[in-house]
Amino acid sequence: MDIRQLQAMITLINSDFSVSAAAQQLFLVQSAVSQQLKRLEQELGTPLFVRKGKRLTGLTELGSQVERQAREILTGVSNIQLMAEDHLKLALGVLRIGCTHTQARYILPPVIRAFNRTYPAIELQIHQGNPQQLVEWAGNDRVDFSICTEELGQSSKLENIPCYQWNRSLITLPDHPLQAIRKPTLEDLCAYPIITYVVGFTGRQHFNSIFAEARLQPNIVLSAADTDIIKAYVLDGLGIGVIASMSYDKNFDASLKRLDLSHLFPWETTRIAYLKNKYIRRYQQTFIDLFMATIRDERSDRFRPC
Amino acid sequence: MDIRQLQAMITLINSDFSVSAAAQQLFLVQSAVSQQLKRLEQELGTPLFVRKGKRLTGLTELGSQVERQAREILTGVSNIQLMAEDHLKLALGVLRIGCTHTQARYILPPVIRAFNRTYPAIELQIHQGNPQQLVEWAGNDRVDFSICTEELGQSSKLENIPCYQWNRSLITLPDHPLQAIRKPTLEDLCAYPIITYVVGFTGRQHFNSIFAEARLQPNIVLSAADTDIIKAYVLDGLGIGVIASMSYDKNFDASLKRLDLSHLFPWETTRIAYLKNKYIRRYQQTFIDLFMATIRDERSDRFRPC
DNA sequence: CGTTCTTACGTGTGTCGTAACGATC
DNA sequence: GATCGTTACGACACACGTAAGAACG
Repeated sequence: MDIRQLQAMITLINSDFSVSAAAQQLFLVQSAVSQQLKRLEQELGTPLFVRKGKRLTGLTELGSQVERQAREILTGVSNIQLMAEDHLKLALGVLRIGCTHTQARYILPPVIRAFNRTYPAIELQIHQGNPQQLVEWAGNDRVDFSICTEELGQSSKLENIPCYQWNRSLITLPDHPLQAIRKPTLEDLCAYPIITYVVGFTGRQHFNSIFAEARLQPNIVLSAADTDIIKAYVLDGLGIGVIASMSYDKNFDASLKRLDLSHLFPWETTRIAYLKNKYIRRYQQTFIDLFMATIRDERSDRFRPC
Repeated sequence: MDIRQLQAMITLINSDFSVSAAAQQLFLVQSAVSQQLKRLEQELGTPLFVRKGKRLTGLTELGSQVERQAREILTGVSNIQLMAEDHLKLALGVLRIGCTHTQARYILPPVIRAFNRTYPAIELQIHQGNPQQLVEWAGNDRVDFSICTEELGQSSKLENIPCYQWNRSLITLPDHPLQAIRKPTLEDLCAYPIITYVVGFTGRQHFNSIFAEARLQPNIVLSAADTDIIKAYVLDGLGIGVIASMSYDKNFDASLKRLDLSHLFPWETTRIAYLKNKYIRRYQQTFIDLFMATIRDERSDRFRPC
């Protein structure tokens, strides 16, 4: 058995069973990958893939058993290489972070500034995606970490670190009547057209549940994947905004007034997740540490460390 | 990086850093192994081994990090092969059991009989050793399971299953005065020369502690690694024997009388241990199941399932 | 001086790429 | 007929074995 054979198998799976796509990923020609897969099956003496004619379409029962092991082996192999690089104190490399817009725009900037001061030679990549993609990317080692609020706790492939908790705020135009109320109720919110996140992002699921439990029907006029869109439409007068509190920046958003809503909604937990058993390089650990430190230092009513 | 390189590294470590011994293990010439090790180090760009001149003497710091990963990788690789063989329903192969004399002689026979009925084509190997060796063998994958009472719980490399609990019995010649007492005390035992196990075997450690706690000094005239020796000398009139209760066989040992001592000593737990993350083949699982079932069925005052 | 590891060199296996073929949409 | 996967074949690389050399006890 050969590591490259396992690599081929996993890349194939990650490319939806397209041999040519896998070959491209691996910088090989299709035939080479075909041969590797064939040899692997021959060596094990039984097919790993379900075939429809010549097309590969899925894994056999044994195939998925092998897949799990193969992934572990490949993380192990990659770990050895990372450990060696780390040991050489190679302070150059890439740090691939997967996150949502909210994290990239409102949480990460100070962390990244600090990180870049410490490791100026490390290339930082921010891969923006939705929570499902972030889970997939972390699981496939296409990013080193994923940072977001949804989903990360679920996957058994991932290790996760709870980082901070946040809740929601109301944003409105300055003269809005709701700003006169100290602690608005869910009913108060329902009286106005609401702009907030789409389902799957930034706690929208829990947002919905709270209204459902109260048997209320909020009037969502618009939902968006990121806060900037929400703000733009609130400014435009389309409705009131319900956003993650840490997305309000009093310097940039002076034209909008913020009102805390944490008495209405559950606190959400944002986590960093990475592939289980993956070796964390020194500079990656530094990133996590800086992230945590930044959270602690920026203690405010908009979010809290955990 | 290559699996064979990792294999070479681990075999080298397992052979006390003798390249030639490792080469023999791997059915290669020394130079081939030398080259593999060299290539591995070159590829990682930093030495893994501490050298004294040409001799390899140990691992560098990085080396031991890599060792851990490499072992995991190799178990993974072996797992894939085992899964494939299992899937082919190859009911032939080898089952390598490491155990002490006590297990081999007094516990395993009915299990092995039953197992052999189910899988007549599987070759059973019993590797007898002391508890330290058993841990080492299971950790190096030189045996599939180790079965014994001592040590197995400790090693972080091993997974262990508690199987049954046992305690000690006194054996004497039939006319011995102690047999007149229902529940002898530690003091009673101290009045006679005692024959029991050597330290490291079959609960001798706890045996010692009990006397030490009671501030008593037992008169150990002879200690042996296995029960047969103890019995022989008891028969010979050298002293009274303290043995694991399950080692008494009323058919064979009719010339010796047994007296339960479980009111004096702590119960010991015998465990099956195997390499963590190792894939357990179907017939191996069957063996474990049969072992457990046999214990349950043979319920007696001499040991109890747990 | 024997043992043990390393280095140099020739040979053979095996993997990759090119290219032609076969199948599928 | 265009895309995708397999098979055949040649070229090259690489790992093993032989053999000679170097360091250690």
